[in-house]
Amino acid sequence: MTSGTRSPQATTLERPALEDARDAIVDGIEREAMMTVFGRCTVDYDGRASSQLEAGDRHLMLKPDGAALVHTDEGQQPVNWQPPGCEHSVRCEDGALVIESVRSSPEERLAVSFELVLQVSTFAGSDPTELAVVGTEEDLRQRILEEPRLLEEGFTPLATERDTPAGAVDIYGEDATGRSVVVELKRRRVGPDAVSQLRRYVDALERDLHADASVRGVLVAPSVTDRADRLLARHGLEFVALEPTE
Amino acid sequence: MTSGTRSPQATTLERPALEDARDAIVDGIEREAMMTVFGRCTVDYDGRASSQLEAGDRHLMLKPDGAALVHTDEGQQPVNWQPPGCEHSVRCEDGALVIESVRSSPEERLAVSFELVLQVSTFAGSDPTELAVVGTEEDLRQRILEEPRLLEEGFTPLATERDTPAGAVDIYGEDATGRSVVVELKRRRVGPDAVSQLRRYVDALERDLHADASVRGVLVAPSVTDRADRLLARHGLEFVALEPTE
DNA sequence: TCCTTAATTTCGCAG
DNA sequence: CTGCGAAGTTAAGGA
Repeated sequence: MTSGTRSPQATTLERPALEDARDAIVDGIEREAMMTVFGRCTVDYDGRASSQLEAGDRHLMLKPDGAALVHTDEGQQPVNWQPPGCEHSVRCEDGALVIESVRSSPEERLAVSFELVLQVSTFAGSDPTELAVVGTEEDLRQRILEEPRLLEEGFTPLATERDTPAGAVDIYGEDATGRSVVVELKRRRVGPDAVSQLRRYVDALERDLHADASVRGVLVAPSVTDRADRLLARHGLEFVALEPTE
Repeated sequence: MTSGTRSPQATTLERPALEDARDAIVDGIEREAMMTVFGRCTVDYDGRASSQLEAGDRHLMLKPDGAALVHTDEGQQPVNWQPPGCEHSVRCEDGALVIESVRSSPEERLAVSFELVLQVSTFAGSDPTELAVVGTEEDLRQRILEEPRLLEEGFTPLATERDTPAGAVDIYGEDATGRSVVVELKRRRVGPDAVSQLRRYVDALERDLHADASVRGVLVAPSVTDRADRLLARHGLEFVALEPTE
């Protein structure tokens, strides 16, 4: 985290006066610490959309990269937030501690106004590691590239991310008879949207090759919904069941 | 929040022994409090995918609804998480404080193992309010339903969420000449995916009406990308520029 | 429960 | 910077 190799630190203020809370947060912003504030607050957001929250008890997290998160005790998602790249600022105003996170492009403003602060914490530490995830669409692609007959006997991959006027195709190749094949990969069960996407690529490629030879479209995923299955059939597209790993 | 109308509370342990941290968390889970733990930890996830994080300083939030969030000092998104509906559990093991959040359907497990705990906090309060957001696709729909000529002079909405074999159409109606119109709404600038979606609905509806009369497809959004614009033209679809509010 | 789509989606990558 | 599509997407609404 921000402090590099320094040993991790945490400081806490319990039930601080609003001015003391303000000073601690000003200091934390200066030191590029991660901070949390818990207390009774209202929240106003205005930007890509706009929203308002009346007084309630919530948990605010401020990150040194400019992100801000307002959490209640329910839900995985914050009830309000601001992405990284914002400027945090603090002030006391009309008996409230007002914390604002603002950015431009797009112009957005999040204001959390605390009438009561129960806790202010600052955290500093280091996180040198990277997250490694297994089971992604990329794993599925690697699986097919290493063993093309998982798609079908005689399939030969020719390119990945092949560009078409409709976007990049996951895998482009040829079947045993030399016919062009567009492969769309999904790491999990797919619905109609994935079929539309594949159809768009097949259409674009046929037009691109301006050939009479039609292009095969193959959707690779663990499974499909009924409606997606019917759409596949309607558009003459194919499906191969395959998981990203195993 | 959980404690209903009780006045909000926050308690803090600084640099607790792992056993004291464990006892505080067990108590917090029992009391259905929201809790946070900051310290040096490893994180393991296994479920829809799987991931691992080596030792680093991170902030864990446990919610009484079963959600768990692991944050570093960067990014709006947690580096690891678990959705609501999990069971949290705590134990000390091999000199570490191990906090597990587990759910079934799908079978998923998140384990955060702290070798050092700098702070444990518990929060209780109430959040009686609901978030009201303005500027959504629903707002755009209302705008057109209340003033159909924003789409075009003579347009008459006949149904919203009209079902087709390809899914539900945002707005279905007729133009001044009585021709069927499918309207797809987007609250912001759209790319090729929205065009595919609209085309899918138009195709499905033409087939549904099994009529020779072709169906018009109109995409309503603040703007379109170049590629989306070309796709619209290629498929004989139309575009109307409109914002969700104003 | 699954299906379908919106979202202040966020995130990452490429042009 | 915008465009484009993946994501352990999450969340909501309906069947």
